[in-house]
Amino acid sequence: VLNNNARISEDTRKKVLDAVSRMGYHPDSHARGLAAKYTRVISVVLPPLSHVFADAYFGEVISGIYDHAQETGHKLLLDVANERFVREREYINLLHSRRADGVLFVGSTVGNTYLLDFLDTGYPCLLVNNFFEQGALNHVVADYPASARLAAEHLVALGHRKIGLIRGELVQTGDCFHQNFIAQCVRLGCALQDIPIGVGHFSEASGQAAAEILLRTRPDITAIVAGNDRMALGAIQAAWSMGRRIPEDLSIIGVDDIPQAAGSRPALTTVRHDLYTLGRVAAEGIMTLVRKECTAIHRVMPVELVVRETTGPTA
Amino acid sequence: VLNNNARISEDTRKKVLDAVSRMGYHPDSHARGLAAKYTRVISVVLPPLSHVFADAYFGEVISGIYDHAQETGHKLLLDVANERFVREREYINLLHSRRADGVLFVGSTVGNTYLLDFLDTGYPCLLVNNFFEQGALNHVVADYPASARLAAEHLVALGHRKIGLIRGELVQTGDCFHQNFIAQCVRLGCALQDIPIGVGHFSEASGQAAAEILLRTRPDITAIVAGNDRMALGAIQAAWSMGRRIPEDLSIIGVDDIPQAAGSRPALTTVRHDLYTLGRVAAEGIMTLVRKECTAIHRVMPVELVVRETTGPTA
DNA sequence: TTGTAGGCGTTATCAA
DNA sequence: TTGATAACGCCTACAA
Repeated sequence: VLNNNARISEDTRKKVLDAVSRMGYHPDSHARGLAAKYTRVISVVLPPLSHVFADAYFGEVISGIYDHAQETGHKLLLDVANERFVREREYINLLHSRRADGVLFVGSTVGNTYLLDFLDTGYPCLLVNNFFEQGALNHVVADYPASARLAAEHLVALGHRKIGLIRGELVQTGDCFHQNFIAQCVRLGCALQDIPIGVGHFSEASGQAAAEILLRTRPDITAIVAGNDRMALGAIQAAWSMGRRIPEDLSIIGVDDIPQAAGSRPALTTVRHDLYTLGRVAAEGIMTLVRKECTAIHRVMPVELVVRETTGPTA
Repeated sequence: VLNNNARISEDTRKKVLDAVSRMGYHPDSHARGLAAKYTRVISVVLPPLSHVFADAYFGEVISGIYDHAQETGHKLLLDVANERFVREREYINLLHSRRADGVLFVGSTVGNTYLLDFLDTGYPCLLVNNFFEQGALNHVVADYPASARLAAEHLVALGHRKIGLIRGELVQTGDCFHQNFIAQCVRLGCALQDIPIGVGHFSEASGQAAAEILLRTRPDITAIVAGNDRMALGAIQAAWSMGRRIPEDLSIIGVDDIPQAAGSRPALTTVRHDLYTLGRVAAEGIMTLVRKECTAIHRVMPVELVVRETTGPTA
């Protein structure tokens, strides 16, 4: 009755349903899991950053994943890829022990070689905004080459020729944006040495520090591109504290549009990677992998530029 | 051997361990769960807000919960208390079907009467910053009466006598802060009608809207207290757009200290509810409840005032 | 349309 | 110190 088998008479069905609600019966998830093929659980793995759940970037992705999972009757299990997780091969044990049907690896970190373990096994796993070795593994990513191009074209069109880039450290997405951004700037006529690079680790403080160095060593730059919204906010602080007005003296734009960046003062022009949708698509993808409806997912999500307060360089 | 039973000879232990690694054996979590008493899974339930995982408030709490759970070998299952969750009594099914050993309800919403279901059952559940019916259920909360007192004393000591409060809507924590704040202001010599109230729903936009109304109808107020950091940021926008300088013309302070508020410009004086620690303590609490080592948890976490840029009213 | 038996991979118990 | 066996509660298949 409970599994909606069609061969049950309406009469017994009623009786069973009645008894169920009367006695408060609920199927035991483990007994069910033991006998069934799937567990209807997806594991979400985040990088080992301190207070990573408080990061709006990951939060947006998780919200997207959650909403899709919920709509299709799946639960989410949380994990962080810390040292123990890697050492004990938790990422594979999760699937082997059938705690989860599939794993989503959100966010990229350079050197995640353990992911190679998934190449042999047929375990369902999907990387979310996580490039790995030229796409050897299934992934869903925002279009970083496109965002780099949009950012470069926007700034160059405004007249900027000397642009600082504050990129995030040790992540492939950062590498990808970095390389593409430089290439685009050069293509659009900037000199390579006029695109100085700073490195932060995605926090406001690191963005501020990187921007201070950038503005001190290259006071001639007229714009800064920051690899995420928080580093952009840090760059704003740095610029203010060094007496540069924004956006009149210095334009700052951010990558990964998040409400925070929109609400900042000045309102940041940003490349919008719709992280919520990215999460939804990833959740959908891992489920098709689980069901073996497809075997390869290499999907690139579109990107748009949201222009708020940016101006050209001071004459 | 695998369960570290002491009565095993060193010899067989080695042999078994060897075979295990050779054949890649992993215990099936469902079979184990079926036979064992506990599942070592804790469910975390968040309120049904849009993109709730992207909210730093909940993120901080989850980070604390996660870190403690991880240290004690527990997994976290995510849930959102949406309409279906309540209608189908998922909150109780989770435990009944033994998907989780215990549930943490994070964040408060007025009218969560379904939580009453936990009064009868002996199911382990713990409310986190979630007051319910005068503490009928186990809970761990930040000390909102204390934070209201700290905020009032700080502002009154600076000379403020007319203070706007922008509180969050429909949450008991907001009620609690609201009532205590008013009482404290009156105790410290303010007139009741000089503490006008605005209501937001925790977003920057709603804080901005509430602050605009407040500043238009009561231009005589010299300070604003906002129920969270984002509404405080909104209030800053509103004040700026209406030509008030901060903190010279108008002091703004926030509740629930989060890096974002610290990094804002001007840097907000805030009441620091250490949400990460709150999460850790909650995780610890639910586990003692699960193990039946205690039956009642009514814990109040200390609070501190972090003074950044606030000044007294303009003479 | 309904009842019954066997198996899923553990843990716990009892006998050897 | 070890090996054998009965639950655990569900699903599937087959028999009634």
